[in-house]
Amino acid sequence: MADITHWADVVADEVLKKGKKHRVATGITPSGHIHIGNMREVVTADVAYRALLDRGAEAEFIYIADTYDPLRKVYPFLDESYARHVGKPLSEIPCPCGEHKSYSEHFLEPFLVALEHLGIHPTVYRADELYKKGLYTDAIKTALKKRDEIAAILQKLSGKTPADDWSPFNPLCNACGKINTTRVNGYDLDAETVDYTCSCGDRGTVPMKGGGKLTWRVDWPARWKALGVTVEPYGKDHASRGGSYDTGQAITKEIYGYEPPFPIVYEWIMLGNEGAMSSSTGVVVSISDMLKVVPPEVLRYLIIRTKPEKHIRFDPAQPLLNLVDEFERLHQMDDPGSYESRMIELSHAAGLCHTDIPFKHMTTIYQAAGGDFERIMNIVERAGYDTKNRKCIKELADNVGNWLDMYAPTFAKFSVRDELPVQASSLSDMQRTFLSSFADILVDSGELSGEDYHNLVYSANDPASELHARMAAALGAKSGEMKVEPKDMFKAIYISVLGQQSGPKAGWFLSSLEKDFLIRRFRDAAGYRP
RNA sequence: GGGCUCGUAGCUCAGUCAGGCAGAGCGUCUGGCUUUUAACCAGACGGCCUAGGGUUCAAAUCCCUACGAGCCCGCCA
Repeated sequence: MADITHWADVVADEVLKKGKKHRVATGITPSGHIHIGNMREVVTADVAYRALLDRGAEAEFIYIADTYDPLRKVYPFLDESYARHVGKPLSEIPCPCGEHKSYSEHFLEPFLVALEHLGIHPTVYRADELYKKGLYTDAIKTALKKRDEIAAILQKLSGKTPADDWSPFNPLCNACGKINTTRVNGYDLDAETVDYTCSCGDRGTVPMKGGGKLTWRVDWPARWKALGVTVEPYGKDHASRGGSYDTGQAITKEIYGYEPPFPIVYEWIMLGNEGAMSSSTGVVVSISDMLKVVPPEVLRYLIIRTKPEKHIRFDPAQPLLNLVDEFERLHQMDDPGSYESRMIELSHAAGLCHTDIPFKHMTTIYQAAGGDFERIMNIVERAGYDTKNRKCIKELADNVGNWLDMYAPTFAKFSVRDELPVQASSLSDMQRTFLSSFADILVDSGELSGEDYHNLVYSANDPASELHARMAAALGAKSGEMKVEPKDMFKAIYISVLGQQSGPKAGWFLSSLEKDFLIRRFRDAAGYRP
């Protein structure tokens, strides 16, 4: 297809038909670690926002943290002491680590930091502050007045009949601090107060300002109007018929007289083959973990390359390498106006830090250097890469190191063994002879480059070479008649250094190791007969 | 039971809105790079577009049905 329009631009075009001024909103409840799945919502919104700006729209981007939602249960990552906080708004619960202002800030703060890294800069609102400031007061009054109409909408669209004592407003109990245990008994529109009884036995009166919260199905449409939201992505959990977008759409039109925002429904992110990512099942990769491992652009790219309504299969092990590879390749293409370059634009995050070293290559450099940064720099320099941007190389090396620690499959890992690997006992006579002759030559030679090592290994099969001659002499064979398989020689090297049959490109790999070490190791291996 | 979304090469996905020759990357294979296993370059292989029906001069694309996957319908992001 010659002309592919990125989905974000399609969305922008669609949205622009409705007007030039837009406010893109997104909201996540900080009830637990905010993971890659949640990130899809924010990145989706950000990309739509950027596309709107690029098309000349007057656009804003806001993020509402639902800090006023009650804690639903004691999550697996919480200790039992949190049982008494179940039902209280997240903003009113103590922080699990004691270092943040509240429970919600504990989870929100790292998320906001991650947003910065991802180049996402929304205006951040906290729901508890909005309620306490009175932003929702009008909406609360309307909702209380039109309680029956709202109940009828919910009944009609979702098929569920709200209980007789149902109210769109959930008061916050003065005594126990819970928000989901109270019942509304009455209200005073002039005084802006609501009367309640609580299952804890308390009864009293709370202000509409900060004394409670609209139930979710009403809170959402009320927020659209109060904040002027015109575009909002949301997970498919809200998207089914009778779901909260459906009822919200009706409530905002019929109760609040406001047009619902343009919907962008997005699918879940599946983790490897463990299923959908979700905090409650514990199938979670947190954003900060991911940022330890890959640059933010790659994370954005992961989300941007797939249309929102398709699910994304995400696997932080081997497939992550392919993703990075693909991104790096894309990055090198320079074809302005193409679909590919549009994706690069949309992947753009905060302060670009670029090196020309591929992630994949760094995984071998890193391991050859045993993770030591000075040695990494030496290898990088010898390999001919640009070493001016030391900080970026350090970032890349850190990412790679974390990836190797956290996610790398075993076949991608190797380590230079401190002791001669026992596998050396399986070496053939030919291989042993090769290793010892190879070591002898190393003793007499100066510094060898990667290519020198490479050629030296192959020279074993060249009758005119010194290596070949030495091997023939040692084996008592005639020079021209000895047949040497380079493949087996490579194996001998890998076995004696790594204890495995294969490894990274032999030439530069050997050149990244100390020559004295190689001589010693090859001689040990050649003579190893347990 | 009702609903939403998805199903395209071995894998990950574009292309479906607006019908017009079936696409990309990865993997695999072959060749090249002075002889490389996990660098690089070139090429090839690879498809009943989940299945069946319908509309059309023409369908991966639109309509209906079935199957498969995931999720929602419990006021629970």
